[in-house]
Amino acid sequence: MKLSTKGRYGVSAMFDLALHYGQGPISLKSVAQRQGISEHYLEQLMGTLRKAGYVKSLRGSQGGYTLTKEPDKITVGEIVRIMEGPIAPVDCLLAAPEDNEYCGRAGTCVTRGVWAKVRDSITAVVDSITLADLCNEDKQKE
Amino acid sequence: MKLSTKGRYGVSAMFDLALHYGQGPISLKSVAQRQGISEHYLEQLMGTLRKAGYVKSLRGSQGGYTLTKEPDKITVGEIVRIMEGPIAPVDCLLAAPEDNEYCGRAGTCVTRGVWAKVRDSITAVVDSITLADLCNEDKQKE
DNA sequence: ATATTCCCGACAAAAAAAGTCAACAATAGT
DNA sequence: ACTATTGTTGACTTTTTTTGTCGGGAATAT
Repeated sequence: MKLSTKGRYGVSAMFDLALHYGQGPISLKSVAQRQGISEHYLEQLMGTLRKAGYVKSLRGSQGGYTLTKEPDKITVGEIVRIMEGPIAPVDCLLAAPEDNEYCGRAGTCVTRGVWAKVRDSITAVVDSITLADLCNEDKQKE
Repeated sequence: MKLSTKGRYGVSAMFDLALHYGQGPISLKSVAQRQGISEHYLEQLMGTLRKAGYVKSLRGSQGGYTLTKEPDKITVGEIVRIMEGPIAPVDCLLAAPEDNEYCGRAGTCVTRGVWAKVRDSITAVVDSITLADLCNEDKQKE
C-alpha cells in the first residue's frame, strides 16, 4: 500500500507551485531544490502534469512552470490520479464485476468488496483536500 | 496505491480457511485451487502467516492449515500488516516527526499530513472488517 | 511402509520504479 | 544577433520489488 514517488513528488511539486502562485513562472530547478527531488527526474513528472493540462510552462530565461488553475480548484486526488493512474488497491476493481476475464470468481467475490471500501475511503480523503488547503496549513505552521 | 499479491492472496487464503473453520486442517492445495493461487507461492505466504501465529499447520496425510483464532477475532487489517508490513502510503510516516534523518523538511512538512489522513482512513476500514464478516457476506450471496 | 502434506532456503524471471543523459528548442536580456 | 537560461523529448540504465520456481527434507495418517 505504498504511493510511488511519482505521486508523492507530484503532489509536493504542485504544492510548491501553489505556494508561489501568482509570482510568475517557477523554475524546475528551484522546485527540485526546495522539495529535494532530482531535477532530471522531476522533469519527467512535470511533463506528465503539463500534458494533463495542470501546469503550463514557459521556456527560456526566467521561465518555469505555473498552475493553470487556482490552488483551490486542484485536489490532491486529481494529482495522484494523473501521476499514478486510477486509485484502486487491487486491479480487479478496474474491471466491471460482470467481466469474467479478470477474475473468474468475479461477482461473488467477497474480498473484492473489502478493497472497494478501502478505495472509497482513500478517494474520500484525497478528493477533499485542495492545494489551497495545504497552503493554509503551511501558513499556520510558521 | 496498489496492494501486492501478498496482501491480496493472504486475505483470500485466510478467508478460505475461515469458511472451513471447524472442519479440521485444510490443505494448501485445496486453498490454492479454490482461490486461484500458485501452490508453491502460497506456501511462502502461509509460512509468513504461521510464523506470525495466525495459522497452525499439521503435516502429513490429511494435514493442512487451521486458523489459530476464531474468524471474528481476526481482522483484514491484521492480515495485511503481516503480509505487507505497516500500512503507510509513504515511508516518512514510519519515522517520528522529530527524526530528521528521514525527511529534512520533517515536522513542518504539510504533505505528510495528507498521507497520514489517507493512512488513517485505510486502517479504519481494514481494522473494522473481520473474517467472520466476510463469511457472513458470502452466505448471503448464495 | 507409503502416500501425503507441510517446511525451508536458495534461486530466478519479470515487472515496476527511479533516475540519468544528451541533444534540441524557445525565450529574455544585452 | 548572441548568450545564458530554461523547458522538451525520448531513449537508456540502474535498482528494487514482486512474483514466483525448485528441490530436497521432515512429519504424519493410514
